[in-house]
Formats: sequence, C-alpha cells, structure tokens
Amino acid sequence: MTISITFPDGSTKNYKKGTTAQKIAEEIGIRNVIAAKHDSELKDLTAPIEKDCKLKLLKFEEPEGKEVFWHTSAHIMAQAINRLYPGAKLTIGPNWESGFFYDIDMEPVTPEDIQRIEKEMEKIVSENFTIERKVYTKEKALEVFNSNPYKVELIKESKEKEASAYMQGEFIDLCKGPHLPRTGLVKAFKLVKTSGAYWKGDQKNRQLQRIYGVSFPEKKQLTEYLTLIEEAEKRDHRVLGKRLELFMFHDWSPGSPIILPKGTIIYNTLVEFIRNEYRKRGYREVITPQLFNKSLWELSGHWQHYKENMFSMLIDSEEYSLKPMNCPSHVLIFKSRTMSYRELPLRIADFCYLHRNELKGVLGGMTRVRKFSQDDAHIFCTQEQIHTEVTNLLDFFKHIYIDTFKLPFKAYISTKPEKAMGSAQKWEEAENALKHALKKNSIDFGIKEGEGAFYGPKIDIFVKDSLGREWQLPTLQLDFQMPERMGAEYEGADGKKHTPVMIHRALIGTFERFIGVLTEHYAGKFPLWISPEQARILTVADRFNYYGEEVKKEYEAKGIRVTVDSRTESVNYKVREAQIDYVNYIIVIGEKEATAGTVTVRTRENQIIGTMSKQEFLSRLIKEIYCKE
RNA sequence: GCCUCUGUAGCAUAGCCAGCUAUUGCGCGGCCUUGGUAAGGCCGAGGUCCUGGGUGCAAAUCCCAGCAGAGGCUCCA
Repeated sequence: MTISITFPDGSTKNYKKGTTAQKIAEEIGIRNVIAAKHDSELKDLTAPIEKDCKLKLLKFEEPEGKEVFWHTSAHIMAQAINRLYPGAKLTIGPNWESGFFYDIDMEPVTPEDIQRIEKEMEKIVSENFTIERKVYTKEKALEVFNSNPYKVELIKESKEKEASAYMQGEFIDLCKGPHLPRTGLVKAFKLVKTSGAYWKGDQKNRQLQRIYGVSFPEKKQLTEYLTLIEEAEKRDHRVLGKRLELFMFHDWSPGSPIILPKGTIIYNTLVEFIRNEYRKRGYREVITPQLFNKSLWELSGHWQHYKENMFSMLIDSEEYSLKPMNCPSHVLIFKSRTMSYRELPLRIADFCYLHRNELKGVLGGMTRVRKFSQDDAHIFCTQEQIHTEVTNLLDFFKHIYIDTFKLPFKAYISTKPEKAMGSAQKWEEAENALKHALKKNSIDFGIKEGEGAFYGPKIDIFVKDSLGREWQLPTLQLDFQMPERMGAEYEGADGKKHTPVMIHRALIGTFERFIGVLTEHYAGKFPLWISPEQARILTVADRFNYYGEEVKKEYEAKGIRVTVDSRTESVNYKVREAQIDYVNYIIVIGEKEATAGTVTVRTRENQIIGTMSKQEFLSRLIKEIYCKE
C-alpha cells in the first residue's frame, strides 16, 4: 500500500503507508527537524501517516517548531521535578513568549532547587529517552492520573472522548502534544525565573510555583539569547533614567516618580506637543481640582466600585478623595449650564494629576505608578457622532504613534461583557462604529470578546517595552452609563432632553508610562526635538570659552537646548562624556572656529558632520526639530 | 495583596558558613598636564553596610519584624 505525499515546494512522492515524517526526513537527508504538519495538523515526527497528505517538516526556526520544542523542554523539567520532589503535583505547562513554563503545586522554589532541577534535566537529556504518545479512554486516563487532582480536573473538564499522554522513561504526563521524538534533542536550556501563580489564574485558588525556562537545539543559540536579554536590560528605562538623570524614586513616596530637570524637559515637550494638536483638533483644555468631596464619588459610582484605589482623607470631618480620574469633574462642567445639541461634540481636555492607590506589588519604574498625569480628554457627543469622533481620534493616534514616534503597537476592540449597561442595539452600533473607524484608518486589530467595561466597548492599544512586556498606552472607551448616572443632558433639535455618549480617551496615555516606554524605544537616545540636551559645546582651551558662550547665546535665543563644557579636561575626555550622556550634537570649538566664526560638529554616534558656519548649523538644527525626525 | 529573590559611599561592586582599620572601579574635590575628537597623571574626601529588634565575647555577615526594589501572579493606564 502506498500513499502520496506532497511537499511545500509542490513536489509529490509515494511512500509506504504508515511511514513517519521522521523516516521521510532521514531519507531526504534533512536534519534538525522537530515536528511535522500533516495537511494543516501539527503532529509528532513519529506519528504514522496513513493517507495521502501535504507534509511540512518543521524546524526550530518556525513558530510551530518552537512550540513543540519548548513544550518538550517543559516535560523534561517536569520529569526532573518529579524525580527530585516526589510530593510535587504538576498542573499545566504551556509556552510563553520565548520559552516554556510549568505551574507546579510544590514547596516554594529556591535558587538551589533551580540548580538541582537543571542538573537533573541535563541527566534526562543525556539519557535520551524516546518520547511515546499514548491514547487512553477518559476512564483509563482518570485511573492513570488519579494521584494528581489537577490532572483529574483537566480530564473531567475535557470535551474529548479520549485523553492523550506522553511518556519518556519512567515519566508520563497528560498532554495533547505533539512532542519531539527524543529528549536528547534539547541541547541547551536554562531556567530563567520563578514566581507564584494561581491555579487557573484565580486569586482565590491555591498558589502554585511557576518555573520559567528557555531552550534551544544548539548551545550557541542559548548564548545568543542570553546576550540579547543582557542588551535589552541595558535599555531598561529604570537604569537609563537614573544614569541620564531623567527621573528618580524615593522610599518615602513609593510609586511616585521625582522627575528631574532633564526628564521634565521631555515631559513638558510631550505636553506641548499634545496641546498643539488640541488647538488644531478642537479640544478645550480645563484645570480641575485634585480633591473632591465624597459626594461626587458617590454620584459617579467610584465610591462604590473604586474606593480601595482612592487616597481619601478627612477635612473638617468631611471625607475627600484625591481624584483617580478626571471624568466626573468633566461631567460637572458639562452640567454647569444647559447644553444644546449644537455644541456637541464637546471635547474637554485635562492634564491634571491623578492618584491611584495601586497594590504595592504591582508598582514598577515609570510604567506602573501611583501619581501620574494623562493626556486625558472626554468627548460628549450624540450616538450618531461616535463614528466620526472615533475616526478622527484614530487619525490623531496615528499621527502620534506612526508618524511621530514610530512605535510598534497592537490594537484590540473589547466587546460587550456579560454584565453590561445599555441596550444590545446601542452596543452593537457602538462596536461597529469602532470597527469601521479602525478599518477606515487601516489599523489592524484583534477582538477581545466580552472584555469591554460594563459601561461601554473600548479600543485598547499596547506597546512593548525592552523586555517584551506589553503596556497599555492609549485607550479609547465609549461610555453609555456615567452621563446618565450623573444626570448629564443636552437639549436636542426636537426640544427634548437627551443623554450624551461620553468618550473617555487618552492617546499618549499616561505621560510617566509613555516616557518609560519611549526611553526604552530609543534606548535613551532621544530624537532631537524631544532631547533634553540637544547640543553641547566643548571648548578646546579656556581662551575660547568666550566664543563658546557666544554660540550658546545665539542658539538659545532660537530655543535650542545647548550647554557649554568649558572644563579644563582634554577634548578626548569631554567628547567621550558627551557621547555617553547621549547629547545629540557635539560641537567642538578652538582656534580655527573662533577665528572663522564656525563650529565643528559630530554626533553622539561619532559620526562626523564637519565644520560649517555657526548660522548654518543653527538652521540645520531648527529644520531637524521642526521635522521631528 | 500573594510567591521567590535582593538591599554595602552619588553609581556599580567585593566581603556574607560571624573575628584586624569594609574591597575595587567609575564619579566627586584638589594639584600637575594648555589640550583638536571615545577614558592623561598624582593626591584626597566620601559609609546609620535599608530600618528596628534578637542571638553571640563579637553581627555588614545568623534569626525575626518592618520598609523599599526586582521578576512573576492577580489587578490595571
């Protein structure tokens, strides 16, 4: 009996029925194959092929190859833990972004444990077990795994009639697969971090130990990966922020950055950038109080739902809270007089500080803070205006993320959750408006079903930091609820009262977080327009200091952020220092320049721009700042 | 809030199964060098070893509690 196998290049060949991808790979002489796809189904290399199919041999470099490779690594780790800690109960062990992890019910893991586990894993790799797939009926599977309540729960929950498991040596684990054919293929691995994790992600459940690892088919790849991580850590905004003196933290105000002069320049430049856009895009900026009486929070619903996260205090025996959000105060503005439909959409912007009492364990650098400010605005509009407003907002968003900062992002729409306010029809209309607006702006997006807030659907946009963690920056939420709850109304063309829709939106998001992400995005080398120190003038000798000051004054008069380094250090030394301070342009002046009225310029990357008249370089600077390149 | 780890001059570090004046580099200050594009030389100052308590003849070192930080989890912008 023969079957016909088609390869990705279109060629076809006949094989004996029941052959395996592994045998075929050996025959053709392809090495380092990890798994196979029969038609579009991912399978073990050793799975028999019983009928004609399209066959794709997967290597580690392919995402699906990695998936198989890493999951096998997780099993090797699980086997090692099983050997060393007999009481440990395995739960689930999926992949993460660049490796694998396994959640295990066991005693907390120490670094010594990690070393022991790694040693045992090496042993398992060198024992080079064959990995075999077993298929059981549900009943039989329950019997095999009866000592592990987590696996029992998984088997019971499964909708399949059968359960598969994989066996290597003495170890067996419930698993859909596929897997590598042998444990010996995992040539390089490292357990990189551990943490607590809750069973099924629920805080009420038992806390498990999660051990993360990375693995590769070659030792070299592991070394490369570790170097890459090291490089990424150098971009960490907390490290750079300290070294470049952008911001700092103090034990006495955890979660609240002290933004230093250089960081403040970046901060204010961003605010000015947004303000400038607001002028073009019809926003009206307001300034609102930090403290509000409890009555406001009761009216808005924050007191009932968000009290834990608010800083509250008694003032003259009345309870007040620092505002965690601007929206309620903007509704007060809307309500301050009778609004006509002619005034909509009304766009109210606010840069005021916000305070949220975040859990201690979640604070971190500039990306998760307790005190911050947003480019916050609320748009009050009619249901019909949603589409146009959102379309314009996305255009605004693209101007910031694509044109100006070139930050890669991911967008999602979060749709109606089970518990939701407002009619199904209103929701559907609003969700469609969001989708159309995204499509109109040609922004790719995913959908998070049922993840919307109870008061309306939203668009969330995420940007990655240097270690690949995703941070939400812009947010755009429709709100059918708060205007009604707080009694905001406008008078329609029909002479009747109507409740407006409220759009909560922030595009930079939180300035603090944005600065953190931006620092990592540029690795501290900010583009000229936003850079805290745009140019530094180095004098070759004291007698040229007067000329340095002269150039500085001229440049400063045009708004350039420039300093003079007139210390009696060698030029070499001063150049190096300016470069490690990431000053965009380094201007050296000495005899030649002072006589001819010129400047000699190089960049922080040590690229030589050359000598030119001081006016010419000034106009080049201005041009570059204006272009925001 | 939960789990693990960490906390030594401005920064980065050594010391940590207790034992002499707490190590080194950068930075900082002074002097010399008067210099032309990635670290010139010499000298010097700088420490509540996170805080509080305990054990010991003796604590940076061991134990407990607190505070802060890191990585996750759960939240969330």
